[in-house]
Amino acid sequence: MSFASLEPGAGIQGAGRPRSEEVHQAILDATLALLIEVGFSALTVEGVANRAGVGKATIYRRWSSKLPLVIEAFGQLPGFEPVDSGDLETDLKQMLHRYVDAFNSTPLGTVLPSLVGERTHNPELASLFEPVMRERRQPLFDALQRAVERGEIARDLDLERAADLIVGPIAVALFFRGGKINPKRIDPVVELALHGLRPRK
Amino acid sequence: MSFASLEPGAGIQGAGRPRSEEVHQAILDATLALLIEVGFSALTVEGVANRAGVGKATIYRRWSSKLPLVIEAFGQLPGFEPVDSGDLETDLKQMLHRYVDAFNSTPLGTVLPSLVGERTHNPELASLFEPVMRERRQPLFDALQRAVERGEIARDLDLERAADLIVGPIAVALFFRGGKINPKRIDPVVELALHGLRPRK
Amino acid sequence: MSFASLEPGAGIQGAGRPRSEEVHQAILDATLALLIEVGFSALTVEGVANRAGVGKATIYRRWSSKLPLVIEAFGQLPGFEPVDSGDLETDLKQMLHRYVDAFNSTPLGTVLPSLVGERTHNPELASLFEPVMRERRQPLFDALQRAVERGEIARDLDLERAADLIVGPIAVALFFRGGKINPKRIDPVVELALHGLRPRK
Amino acid sequence: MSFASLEPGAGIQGAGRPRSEEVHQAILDATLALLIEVGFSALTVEGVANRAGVGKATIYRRWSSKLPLVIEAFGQLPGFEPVDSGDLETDLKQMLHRYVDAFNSTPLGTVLPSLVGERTHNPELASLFEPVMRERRQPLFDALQRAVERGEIARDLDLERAADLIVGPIAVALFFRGGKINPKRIDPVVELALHGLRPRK
DNA sequence: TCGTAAGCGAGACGGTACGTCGAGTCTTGCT
DNA sequence: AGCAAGACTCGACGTACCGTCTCGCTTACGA
Repeated sequence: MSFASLEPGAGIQGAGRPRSEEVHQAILDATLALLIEVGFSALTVEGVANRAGVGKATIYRRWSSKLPLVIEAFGQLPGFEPVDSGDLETDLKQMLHRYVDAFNSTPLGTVLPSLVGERTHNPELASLFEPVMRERRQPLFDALQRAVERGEIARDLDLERAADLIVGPIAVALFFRGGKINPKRIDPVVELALHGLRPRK
Repeated sequence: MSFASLEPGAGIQGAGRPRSEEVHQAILDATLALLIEVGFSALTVEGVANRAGVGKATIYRRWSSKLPLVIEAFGQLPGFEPVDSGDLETDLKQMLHRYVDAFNSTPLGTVLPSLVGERTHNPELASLFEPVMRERRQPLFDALQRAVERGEIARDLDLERAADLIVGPIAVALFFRGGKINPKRIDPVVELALHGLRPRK
Repeated sequence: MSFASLEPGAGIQGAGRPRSEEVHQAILDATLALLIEVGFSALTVEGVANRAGVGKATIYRRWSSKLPLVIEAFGQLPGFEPVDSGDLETDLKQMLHRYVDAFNSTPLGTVLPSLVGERTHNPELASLFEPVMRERRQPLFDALQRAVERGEIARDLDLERAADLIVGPIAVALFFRGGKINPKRIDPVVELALHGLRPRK
Repeated sequence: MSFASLEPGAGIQGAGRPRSEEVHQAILDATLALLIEVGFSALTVEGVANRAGVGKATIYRRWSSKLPLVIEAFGQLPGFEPVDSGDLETDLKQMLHRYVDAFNSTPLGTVLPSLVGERTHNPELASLFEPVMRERRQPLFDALQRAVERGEIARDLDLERAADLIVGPIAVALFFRGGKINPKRIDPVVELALHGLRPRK
């Protein structure tokens, strides 16, 4: 896995002492802990090294800078978890509830905007980040795909756009407002997305 | 204007040399230029001072740190511009088109995610940022309010939620994908938001 | 003086805050103190900065590396002090006694070999070091010159060689033996240099 | 030989693979080569290991640190070679000529000051270094001893002091001046040491 | 009109973190 | 055991900015 590591050929055991897996995990744990405590921009590699009881060189041997490090630490946090109840509205509501719970109980809501903010000016980060984000959204696409097959939503719908419509309000709340998301607002958001703003005849 | 300045009472001219307005603007210009070139996290006050041909103290005399400085520079960029055609769908499409044009032709799309990313861990930034963001969204609310009055959309609708639904896809595209937004995708997004995902009977 | 400083034009007061003379001296003092305590090779710029209560940048602003810094600190230690009694043997014995006292009571005997050892591989150091050493030996030459004029020693003598003969044993003791020099050995050394090894008829 | 090695009892062959003699020599060769190229203070054990194609542990298994390693490498360089012509002046001139040739054609002149400079602050180095230096000077003492027995020089002369007088000018040239020694200056130096500075009657 | 208080560019100041390098130790698999 | 390779902790390197602080000017006001 370790998508952000600098290992030339993962799994191939070359000469010399192999990299310690405990150390790897200790660094990621320390990174997450510090992200929660001080946030991304106040996070220092030196601080991570101290917290993990590790030399700075050991961190730089694995990650070229604090960004890929934080991304890999971030990758340990939960994304969308698949739900398949046979009904789109139920699927969406349950998935969003779980996701929002994760946002409110982990540093996810804190870390994600930081990474997103850097992405614009850091092509390296962007290319590391993209597959992670895609993987996280996949269960949402799957649920929409199943709904198309069941005839619940229009056949010719662009699923990308549809997914944007559903997670959009969460993104807005996350990025433009407090960060914390009120779970009570999820159901109306899903209903709105499914039914549209116009009054039903 | 200069909401973030340290001036005790603007307009009250005490003894001594008054602050130069050219210098003030030169600093903001340099800040915007550097935000475009290197992004928020690589922006240094030292760099701004050099670019503006100004001493560092002159900057700190006006802004307590680089954050309020950047926010004020950001405040010079355009937000939503009011459109009132008498029809919600037209209003929304025109406003979004103009806004997206601004995103694609100014550093807005570059600067906004950077600021948003810092906001989470910086309460000072958050409180400075919030009124700026609110002001920017206001024309969108106004358009929705007029639509409610015209009976175009449901009376009992939470307008905050409705606005989120409309700008949500833009936010997703901005933060989770490339940054650049394809203007062709605006109309479908508005239509989707107004009609919902479900197939019309 | 400050022969090793990086100042472009000494004495010319350019723009900006001038460099603090107290800081300059505090750094030199700390350097000398640490040279005595830990020696040259264990001396770190970081340690000097801490001891002097100064930032590292303040040191590097004045000296390009620890070598010129140490040389300037070393320059504050005493060299030969002129003695003119009218008799060469008396002059030499008194000057050497004072010099050896300085060696045994200051870090001179500790610092000098360190600098000399680096000199070989560091042309920059060599060129900084040479005038300092020349200045230190000058009183010795002067005494020999006066002795030539008084007819005490041969007219055609190469004074460089003569000076080498006199300080040579000190150098040997310093570099090849313990570093500390026994003052009792000075008088015989001077007599030997003046009279030679061969038995007088 | 290898006076500085950590071997408990040389020649006693314990269990396991014996230490490779080629490796030992390759390390010493690499050390000398690097001493010449970059000097003592820029010499790194890592560099020696790379140059010798050897693991760092292999070096530390034999030498406790880079100091004894460098001293043993230094020990491979030539010292005074005995000359016995029956005449002191001839002996001294020939021995000094050969020694100075060695200085000018081997890294001796480069390495010796480096080691001497470290010696002051490194007691371990000092105790390793002392017997090596003593051994090198021995032929000089022997020549002086023979001259005493032949009545060429005074019976009550302190030979240590006499030796210092002879090699002193070389030490001065080596440590205080360029490092390179002009062979033409040797004969006058010897004559000066033997006859003294005072004009002969 | 002239002093004086503040603004100004410049850049030194004490700090903190950067990313690199080497020291000396430890851990692999191979010989 | 020895050995090459290379990861490990630790600590210093020299650099870059931070936000603060003098400097010697300049600029407009108010006495």
